Amino acid sequence: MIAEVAILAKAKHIDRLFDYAVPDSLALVEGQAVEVPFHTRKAIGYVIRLKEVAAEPERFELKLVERALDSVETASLSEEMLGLVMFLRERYLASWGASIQTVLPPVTRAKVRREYELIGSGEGLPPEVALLFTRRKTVAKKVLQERFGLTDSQLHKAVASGLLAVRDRVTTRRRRQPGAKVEVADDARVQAAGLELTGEQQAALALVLAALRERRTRSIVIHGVTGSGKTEVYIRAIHEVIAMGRQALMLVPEISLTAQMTDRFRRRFGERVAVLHSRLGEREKFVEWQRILHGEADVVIGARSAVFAPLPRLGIAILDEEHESSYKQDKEPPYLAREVAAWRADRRGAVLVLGSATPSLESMYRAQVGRYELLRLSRRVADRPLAGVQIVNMRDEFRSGCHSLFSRPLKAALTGVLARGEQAILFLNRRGYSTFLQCRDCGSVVKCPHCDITLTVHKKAATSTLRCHFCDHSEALPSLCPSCGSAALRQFGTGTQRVEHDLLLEFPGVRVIRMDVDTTRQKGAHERLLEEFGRHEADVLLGTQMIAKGLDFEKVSLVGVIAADTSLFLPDFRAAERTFQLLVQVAGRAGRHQIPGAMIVQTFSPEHYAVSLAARQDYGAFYEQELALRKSMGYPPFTEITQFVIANPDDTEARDEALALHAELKRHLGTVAGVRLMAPSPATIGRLRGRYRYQILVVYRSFKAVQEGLAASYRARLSQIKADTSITVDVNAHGLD
DNA sequence: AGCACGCCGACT
DNA sequence: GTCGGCGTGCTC
Repeated sequence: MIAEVAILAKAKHIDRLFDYAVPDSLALVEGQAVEVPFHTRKAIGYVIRLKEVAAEPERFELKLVERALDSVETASLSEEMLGLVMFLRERYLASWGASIQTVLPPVTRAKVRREYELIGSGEGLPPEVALLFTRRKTVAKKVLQERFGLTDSQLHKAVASGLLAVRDRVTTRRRRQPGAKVEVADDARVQAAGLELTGEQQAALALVLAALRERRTRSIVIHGVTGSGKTEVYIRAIHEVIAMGRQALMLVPEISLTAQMTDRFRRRFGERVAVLHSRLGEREKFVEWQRILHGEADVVIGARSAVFAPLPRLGIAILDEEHESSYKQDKEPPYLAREVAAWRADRRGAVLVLGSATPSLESMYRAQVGRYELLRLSRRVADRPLAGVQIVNMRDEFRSGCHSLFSRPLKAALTGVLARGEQAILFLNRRGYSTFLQCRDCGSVVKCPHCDITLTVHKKAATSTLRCHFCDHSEALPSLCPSCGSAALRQFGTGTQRVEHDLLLEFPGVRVIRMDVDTTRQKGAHERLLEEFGRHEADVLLGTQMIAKGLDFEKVSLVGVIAADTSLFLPDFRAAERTFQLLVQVAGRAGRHQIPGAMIVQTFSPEHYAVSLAARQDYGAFYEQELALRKSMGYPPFTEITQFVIANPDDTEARDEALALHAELKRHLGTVAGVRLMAPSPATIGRLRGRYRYQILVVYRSFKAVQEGLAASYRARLSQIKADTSITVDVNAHGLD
């Protein structure tokens, strides 16, 4: 028997399978994790296929699979996981390594650790190293390198001269006993609490339940305005799923949502809930994953990556706020959680629920043409009105001599909120103090030395720094223009730090919590800030898009958008859709309880349909107008776009590789009907972290028709490129970069 | 990633 | 001559 094994080496270009002979004593199954000798070392691999005959028996002398790792040591790939690995490879052109690492996250896997053993007396080694070996039989490579400063070549020589021997050891994380019990909620009691469903909620629930009982895959879009009680519908449906002996997957877009949503689920489902998201520590992730793997959870709630949670009895997969861009992974493989969830639901005969106040154009279009079913929740719970929205034209404000960041209407509204002891949310989708620094003599703008990006001014206490939001670069704020030496440097563009600063000036004594990447970098900071705001320890919650959705605070009666145009004119066909969605979501944060809500939108583009229709919360009109535009331009959902990005520190080499890939794509796709292959062009950010970037776009109607051509071209070029060149591919690209 | 191989400059 | 620097290529 021969096993085709995928090796999880860190080198990306090892994207092929290796044949190994299977000793008769080993009973292997496909998906099994195995320990194999690989070149001069030991490696962990996964059996992808078992077969009778090796591919090229005359070319290679097959090595033997050393041993099979058992399930206590490391997770193997179940049949479904193996299917997911194949899906990621075919749909997103992912490598074996990236696919397996995505389906089986690092904490779940065994790793190979290199250790050294002393052979002779220790003579010839640095004395402190020799001393260490008198106390320990083996020492990890990491220790020898980091603590004793030994280099790769020194270690290698020590092995070659017989001083040391290499011992590669498989290390695994062991499962401790399950932790303390969570209090189990009494769901009947929750429903005594008088949580009556609205008529619309009941109708939605009835349809989902009917679909569940059919036990065949159905996809349902729930278009529910903010505050219409979608979550309660999800919870009731999940109860039914559990009663049927099946399992539920509940995805939410971001961590800020997870805490509130998690609490609610824990209260209703108790210890049968597992939580997965990227902010968990290694240990926590491992514990949750093991609980799921051992069938100790019926409900998994989490962010994007939770879509791979091993749930063999999946009955329902729910994506809340399904339009959110965080459902698209931004690194390899760039999967869309919605597509992965659909694949899994299809395989298990499960129900797929896509909920949103602003469904993506793709999903709504599918509902319109009958591929999905559509449910509407058009009214808020208890018939609370949606926030009344007022648009403020900032051009008029400027003309009337008001140069404040806060327009007169916003100032008046904030004053009222503070006077009444209520709370406000202020939204600006840009962090930092000022977004760029320009010289008024020569007109130049200070840019990052490594990227084609303007540097953002950040303030910390009294000092200002310039920072690049794309790489780690930061420098002191110059007092003279770096290109002409003039002193006429001026800061332009407003970020959240500046809003905070001006807010304190204009509203003395106001208590502000600022939430953006800069204030939430620490673990737990997110939750802490939201809890503080929830306890009314601040009057204003000011933040970037991380505060736009899902938050629910009783005393929030005002939502202010400082600048509605920040995302409107980005060079991306989805800019209008993103802006509309963001504004509607932000509006939904106000007036969710007893106090009615108001929203004030400051903008320089009051006439833009994304702004004006968001103010009216008219999804239908926006959908129609945007869809017509997309159709006329041949954009999604009428087509799909795949983007290749080619990067190299040298501009010419990057361009040459882009041309080579383009030629390859033309060769494979040139004769396929319904495909538009665009010529290479500089990417939106033409240089990033010191690397020049070119893009190639492929626009097509049917992925099936182009899959082979895309995969063949991409993989052919990947195997040819030099070490400092990279090609990345984004199938069904969501934003173009 | 790791390691071998090979090509070129510096030093015995 | 030979030691060693690290660019290049291979791993069933």
